[in-house]
Amino acid sequence: MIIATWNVNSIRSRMEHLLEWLQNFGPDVVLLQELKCQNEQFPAEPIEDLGYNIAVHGQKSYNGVAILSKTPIEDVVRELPGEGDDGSARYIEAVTNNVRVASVYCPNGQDIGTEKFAYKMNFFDRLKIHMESLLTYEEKVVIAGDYNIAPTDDDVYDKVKFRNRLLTSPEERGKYKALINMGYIDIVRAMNPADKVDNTSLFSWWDYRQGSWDQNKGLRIDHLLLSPQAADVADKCGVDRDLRGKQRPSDHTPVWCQI
DNA sequence: ATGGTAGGGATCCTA
Repeated sequence: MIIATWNVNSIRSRMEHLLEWLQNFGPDVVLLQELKCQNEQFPAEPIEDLGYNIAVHGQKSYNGVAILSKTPIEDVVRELPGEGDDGSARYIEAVTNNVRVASVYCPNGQDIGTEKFAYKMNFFDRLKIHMESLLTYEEKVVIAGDYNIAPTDDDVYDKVKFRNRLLTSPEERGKYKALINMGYIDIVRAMNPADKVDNTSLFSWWDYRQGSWDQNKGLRIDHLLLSPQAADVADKCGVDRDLRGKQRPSDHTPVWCQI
């Protein structure tokens, strides 16, 4: 089965691209972020017509995450347990086809040192606690989404420019590394060692501004983190750059793996 | 240091 993650930057603005991609690529599970709509505004019908079940955690204007799956979606969880709901729809988890999957939209953080940056750090602490608990079940788990962190200098187009900036600071990278050190596998990087691939081919996000896409000035900030049990049976992965080159694209492109 | 582009939805906020 193929599990893909994609930050669509507004589901309603991206329907044409999404439907075309579902039809042509046909991933079994799709983890979406930045829906920017409420549950009742989610355009479910055309997606269901392509054979997908849907679980949505929407929010007006901001955030919003969803799970699409060709197999039934069970045991849906719509927030990170423990801390209570702060109103941000950034997490949805469920079991489908014997795999526990989650779509996560980690906070951007605005600027280092701001209140929003502190919120981002706290979100990662909460995420870590939850992901740690999931490991104890020894299941196939795939937690994927927009982590808003470029894990290393290999994941940015200019490591000098991005020294200690938002998305690349040591504090942010430490939070990401903590997830990896617990035992989760960044499957795209694991299958594409930095010294053996063209790292720019793994970028998942390009700023809308200053012609970033045309100059391939991108970052790798969308990740699929797999439990050992999932990574053991993973055999393929990829980045669908094509969608970033379309008319009126999302600023992110889909990333996927096959298990 | 600033501002550049996009989306939502309200005349600004978030990214």
